[in-house]
Amino acid sequence: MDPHKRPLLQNKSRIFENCYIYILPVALGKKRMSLFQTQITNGGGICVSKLSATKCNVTHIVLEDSVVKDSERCVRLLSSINVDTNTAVKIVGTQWISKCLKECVCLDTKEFELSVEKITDKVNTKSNSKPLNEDRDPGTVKNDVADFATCTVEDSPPKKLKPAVSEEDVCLQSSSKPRENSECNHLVIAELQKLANAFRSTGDQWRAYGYEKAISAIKAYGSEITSYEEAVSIPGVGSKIAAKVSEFLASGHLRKVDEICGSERSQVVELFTKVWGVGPATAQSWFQQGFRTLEDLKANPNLTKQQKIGLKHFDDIQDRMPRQEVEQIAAVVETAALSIEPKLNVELCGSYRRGRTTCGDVDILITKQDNIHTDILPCLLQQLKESGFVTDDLVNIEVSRNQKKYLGICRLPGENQKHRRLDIFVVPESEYATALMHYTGSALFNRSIRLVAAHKGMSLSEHCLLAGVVREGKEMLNDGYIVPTPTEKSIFGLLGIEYRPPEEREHRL
DNA sequence: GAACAATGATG
DNA sequence: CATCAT
DNA sequence: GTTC
Ligand SMILES: Cc1cn([C@H]2C[C@H](O)[C@@H](COP(=O)(O)OP(=O)(O)OP(=O)(O)O)O2)c(=O)[nH]c1=O
Ligand SMILES: [Mg+2]
Repeated sequence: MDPHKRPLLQNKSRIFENCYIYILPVALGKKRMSLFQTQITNGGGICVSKLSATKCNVTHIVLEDSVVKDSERCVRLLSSINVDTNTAVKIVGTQWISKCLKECVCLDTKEFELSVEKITDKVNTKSNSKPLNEDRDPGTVKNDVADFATCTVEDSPPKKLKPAVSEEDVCLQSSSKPRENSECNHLVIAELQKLANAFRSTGDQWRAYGYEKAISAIKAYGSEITSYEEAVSIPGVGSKIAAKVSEFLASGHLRKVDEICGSERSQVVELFTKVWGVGPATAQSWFQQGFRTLEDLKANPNLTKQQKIGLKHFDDIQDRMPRQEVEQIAAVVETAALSIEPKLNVELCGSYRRGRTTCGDVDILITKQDNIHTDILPCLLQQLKESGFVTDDLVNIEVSRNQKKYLGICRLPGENQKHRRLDIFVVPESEYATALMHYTGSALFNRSIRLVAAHKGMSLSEHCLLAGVVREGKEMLNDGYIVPTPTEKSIFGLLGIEYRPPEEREHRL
């Protein structure tokens, strides 16, 4: 072959040389997608099918033109897909490809580009506070597909019960982002959640973890998923779950759900694990021993104290409570705490602090000055029990042992009040920020931020942030050293992560 | 094929 | 130690 | 389950 014979064609076919191009499969039909892909490949470029969390050598991200115009939507989509807007990635519309092909040049005109400035601009100027979607059907005792208000906080920002130790977490009015979470996404999520629950209750924790991450990613995803391609493009959603999304899109149904969740074994085991104190091991053991219903369990002689309590309050505990009730419960605890020691700082954490419209329990963080040595928890609990507020203990509360964690059950005074789960944590001032982070969650958020820490030779717990940690697999080979963390912001900073207010910690990092 | 967070309480 | 919890 |  004489290369000189075809110089034109050569040139023409190399217009995308050195281009690593990712096409966002949103608002793009399958055929148009693959058309672009072959065009790019023929042009010497490389199509990336999935953005990797770490090494993105991607040079261009192509969006459908209508998407590029809606820069607000761009922000949502790109951020949910972990695009680092600080890198030199060119974000362009599909027109760019067309024009490049037409002119046989790899042009890089700004007219196609969505500049980073534009993005951050939009983010900052945007201040929508939309009403929260509260969509909970009271009466669903079964599959606990928890409510999910797409974290828009408008009514009650995390209210400090008492100002003291810190300040950065007081004024978190910052409007968070997307609403308009889609109808269909929710339906798929409900199905996937069934599978996640089933896997967890049989002890398949890693499979369940995979599902949870994917579910969380889809919830955080900005728009309606319409294809397999779009689904796999979401980090955390792999081929298997994307196929399930696709199947659901086509049929409104997942065969896997029938297959897995349909069996008596699965249903019973799942029911049992909903009892507080019952996990996969006991649930399955009980099933094998022939137990089938909660009634059966009451006749089971091997129930632990915790499980008896869990059984007694089974229905109430399944339920989630409105924010206002959380506030009422917290007020009771705060009053009692301050009567013991007025210098205590009492603060609501958990899903309440993240702005959720309903909460599964009440998480209260009490910070005490380092010079206070009174056993706070025993005193506090004695009071709360004498007043009849706390009705059951899920952990033994003992004097002398300087206990920090209380798990129990309480009920507000008055008629028709349900029993609610109550968690109280008492920590010294020096651990305030890490404890606040921990108990604010979410659990997935904690796990992902701790993963970041680990990869930086650090370790984050509710007690402290350690640096200089050397690991060999799981084992920590040394003790590292404690890095002072006066505020939540300082923790983010030390980990090299941009600060996120509680409302934006619903999903993983 | 390995890793997937880190810790406390119970028995 | 396994189990269950946050 | 997904990611590296
Ligand atoms: C369950 C769990 C919680 N946590 C932290 C983060 C949670 O936000 C915090 C409180 O735990 P939870 O009260 O179990 O969770 P939550 O408050 O976020 O949600 P819910 O409305 O159902 O109560 O503890 C972990 O770090 N790891 C875990 O496995
Ligand atoms: Mg909670």
